[in-house]
Amino acid sequence: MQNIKVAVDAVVFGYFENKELHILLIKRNIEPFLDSWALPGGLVKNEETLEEAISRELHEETGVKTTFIEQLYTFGELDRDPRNRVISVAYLGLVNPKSYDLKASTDASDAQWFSINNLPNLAFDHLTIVTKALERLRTKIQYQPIGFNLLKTEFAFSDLESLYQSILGRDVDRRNFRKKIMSYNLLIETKNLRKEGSGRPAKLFQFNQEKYQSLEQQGFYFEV
Amino acid sequence: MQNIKVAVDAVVFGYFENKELHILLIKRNIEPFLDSWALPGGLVKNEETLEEAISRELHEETGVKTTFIEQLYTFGELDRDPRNRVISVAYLGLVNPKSYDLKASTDASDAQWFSINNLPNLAFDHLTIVTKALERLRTKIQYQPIGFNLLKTEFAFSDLESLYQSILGRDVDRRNFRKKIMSYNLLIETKNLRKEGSGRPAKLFQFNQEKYQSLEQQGFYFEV
DNA sequence: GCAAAAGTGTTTGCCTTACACCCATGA
DNA sequence: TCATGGGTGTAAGGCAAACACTTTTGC
Repeated sequence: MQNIKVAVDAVVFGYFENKELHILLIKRNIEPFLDSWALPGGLVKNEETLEEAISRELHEETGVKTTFIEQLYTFGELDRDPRNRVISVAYLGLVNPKSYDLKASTDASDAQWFSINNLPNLAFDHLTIVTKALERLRTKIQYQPIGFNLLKTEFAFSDLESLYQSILGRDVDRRNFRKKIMSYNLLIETKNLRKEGSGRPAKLFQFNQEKYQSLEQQGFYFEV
Repeated sequence: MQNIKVAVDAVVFGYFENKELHILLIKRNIEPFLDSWALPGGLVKNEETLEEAISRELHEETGVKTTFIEQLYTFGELDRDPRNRVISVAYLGLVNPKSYDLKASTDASDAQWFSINNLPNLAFDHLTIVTKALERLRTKIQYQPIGFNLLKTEFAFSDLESLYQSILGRDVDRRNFRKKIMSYNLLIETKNLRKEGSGRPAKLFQFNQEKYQSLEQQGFYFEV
């Protein structure tokens, strides 16, 4: 008789402007790995799909709802959880972290953003999952315009540029990058300027999601 | 109490030279979908990993062992199986079909190759899975040299060329394609010629897997 | 007027694409 | 010698990469 539990876990990335890429972790308040940091997630209920499960768990444990979420990989090794055989369907999510105040709930004693360059020890095989998620994100932002989910609705071009630099971990030529992105005509120029900080104020843009979706269906490929 | 079963299913592609791309299906000999064609697969045992499960099921049901297998996607909708909630971790496999005689075993009354252009009705949501596998294969052969798994160890250049044409569904310029592939220095020229059929005999090549793996680790990217 | 960040064009070279003829073999 | 598939080079254009100065604002 099969005795395997099915869980979902989410690697949710958040980007703080001009800072590093972060991921969302919760502090466990039950054994095993009591007080360790772990990915938000939990067992799937009998009457919900995997997508419903991950959205529910994420919201319950952290208060966050992602603007982008996709299935990443399913981890099914034998010894993932000391209690039971548990396979975990992992998801990759993106969100602008300033849109939410983190709230920890009953399932977790705390929820917090951690820089990917400074992660605590993680429970279970969650470091493996995070590594795979990062790899996927690095690959994917180069051929799908998903990075906008990490920014506010209105953003300056330099935000996009430093976002790409953070994720790819290398410099991007400002002029070439702008030329490339602009050539797709997927940004809507707003009338707003950002005047914070010093220097010349930056024009603010919005990503035209509808236009992208219609172009995509016609076989258009985004590429950085 | 969670009551969800975990299954694995494989979409195994095979290529018959100068013909179309095929997938491996089994004929079900139990309800539901008795006598329908379906993907090889079945429930995961408590003490085996997902990879072990898919290899075992595939071998039991068809006699085939793939030279390439990777996880594709996990399907977790509520109504996939009329008996129970079953989530299925799908795998994508590649094999040279001439390496095996298909044998049907106790779990299946028949196993057979079907052209992807002429599939029978499939059980469960297996058509969805096949569609996703095809999409992945089309994308992936363009940036990873996995197509060689569909050919014999020694193959003519024209085999590779028509393989790519079959999978991508479009013409490929013979000269440019050869130039590109050759530029990677990943083929070993054998001393053998293929004399079957008419016309000038073709030189036979082998793919240099070891060299590819070492290049890959150094950050090399294959691309067609 | 100076510090700080935003905004902007041009040139160069490489890589992709398009394209057609000769070669080796068997019948 | 003809039919069949195998094997090969070159030219043109488009695209990516490299590169530095001007503009706008706050102080």
